[in-house]
Amino acid sequence: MPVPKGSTIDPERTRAAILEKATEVLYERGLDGIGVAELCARVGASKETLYRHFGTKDGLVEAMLRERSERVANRLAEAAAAAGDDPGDQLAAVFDALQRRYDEPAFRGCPMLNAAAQHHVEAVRAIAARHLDRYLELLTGIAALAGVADPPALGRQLLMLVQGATVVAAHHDRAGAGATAREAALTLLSAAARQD
Amino acid sequence: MPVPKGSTIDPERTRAAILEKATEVLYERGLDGIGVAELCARVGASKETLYRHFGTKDGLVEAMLRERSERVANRLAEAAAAAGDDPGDQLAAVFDALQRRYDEPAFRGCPMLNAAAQHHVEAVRAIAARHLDRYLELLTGIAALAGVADPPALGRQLLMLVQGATVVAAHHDRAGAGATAREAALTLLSAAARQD
DNA sequence: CATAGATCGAACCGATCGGTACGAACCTGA
DNA sequence: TCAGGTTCGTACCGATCGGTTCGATCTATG
Repeated sequence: MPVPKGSTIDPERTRAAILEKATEVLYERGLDGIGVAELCARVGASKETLYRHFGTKDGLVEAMLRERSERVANRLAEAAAAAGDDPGDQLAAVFDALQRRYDEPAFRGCPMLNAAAQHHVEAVRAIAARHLDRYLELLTGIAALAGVADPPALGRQLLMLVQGATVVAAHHDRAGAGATAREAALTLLSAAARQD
Repeated sequence: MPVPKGSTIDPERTRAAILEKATEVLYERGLDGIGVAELCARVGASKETLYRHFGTKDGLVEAMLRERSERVANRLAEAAAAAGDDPGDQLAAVFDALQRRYDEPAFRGCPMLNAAAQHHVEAVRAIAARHLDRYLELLTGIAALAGVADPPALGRQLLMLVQGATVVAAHHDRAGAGATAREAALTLLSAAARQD
């Protein structure tokens, strides 16, 4: 067995641990707000270890954004699925799940979009675009489930509500942002359903 | 006359010129994406001049964000006012004005929110919050003009659509983002008006 | 023409940046 | 016990960072 699983020295485990801790720290401080030296100290790894696993600081950033995008999108999709078959209930569940994220004290907006807003590296911007794709797919699916005339159009409107709620929660007032967006989303859903 | 107006050497004019050029460059490259030395070269001013007018790089950043927030918000308010007395027309004009911004090749999202997303300085975050306040005030005013039951509630929903449209235009697909958001906004407006 | 202020260009500062190198300590599988 | 890989801690590298200083140059005013 080339890779000792569960042992003290396990590259995969080390990599995952770095990724997890770096996710917190980079989100809290901003991608350019902390240097590699301090980052290593906070993560509990040496520079050599970090650079062997991720190559460059950008490599670490991209790896953590990819993993985070997947986790966040999956959590949202699961919340929708757990709400049952009614599209209105699914939509409400999505915005309630979002509000739970807004309520976390460390919430500072979407990590992927924050990164794309500052980091002009193409790979980072692609991760953010892909992240919005995942959201759009989920919301368009709910629109289709509701049987509206133009599911992609409603999905895109709902995507804007999701992103707008996140922006407002991050930079203006987080209290009730999810509820406000949820009401708007349900209004758009019933208006689209009424036109069939 | 202590200040030579219109002359070659005019501190106020120098300051304004630095601010205008720095606005472009900092938006294009990102606040941390360019150093003061290169920034001065692009701006066409010496370091000493820049530091005398703005004290620090952060000082320059804050000054240009304040000025830009005011200009953008005023442009939007003027677009709404020029659309006449009908709240629906005003709302449509707002989103059409937004789409015009999205169509600019250099468009990269809201400068104030981008700055707040990366720069953890409290002053920058305050400028972004104030910027959202201006938007909210405009949109709540339109909602009140429409005579809906709860103008602040509708205003907040519309604010989310504005911000969501900007995010989607910047990071996903700018074509038609304004139109999509405009349709959603008009739907929310008529739904709120119908409940009176 | 002389003075005062504005600007320039370049040198310079200490600090920090991302990234590399290396010896020592440490597992783990053979 | 030995060999190979992983990790650590630290020293180190050149480059760049934000910011300061200073002499030279220019302009407007008196």
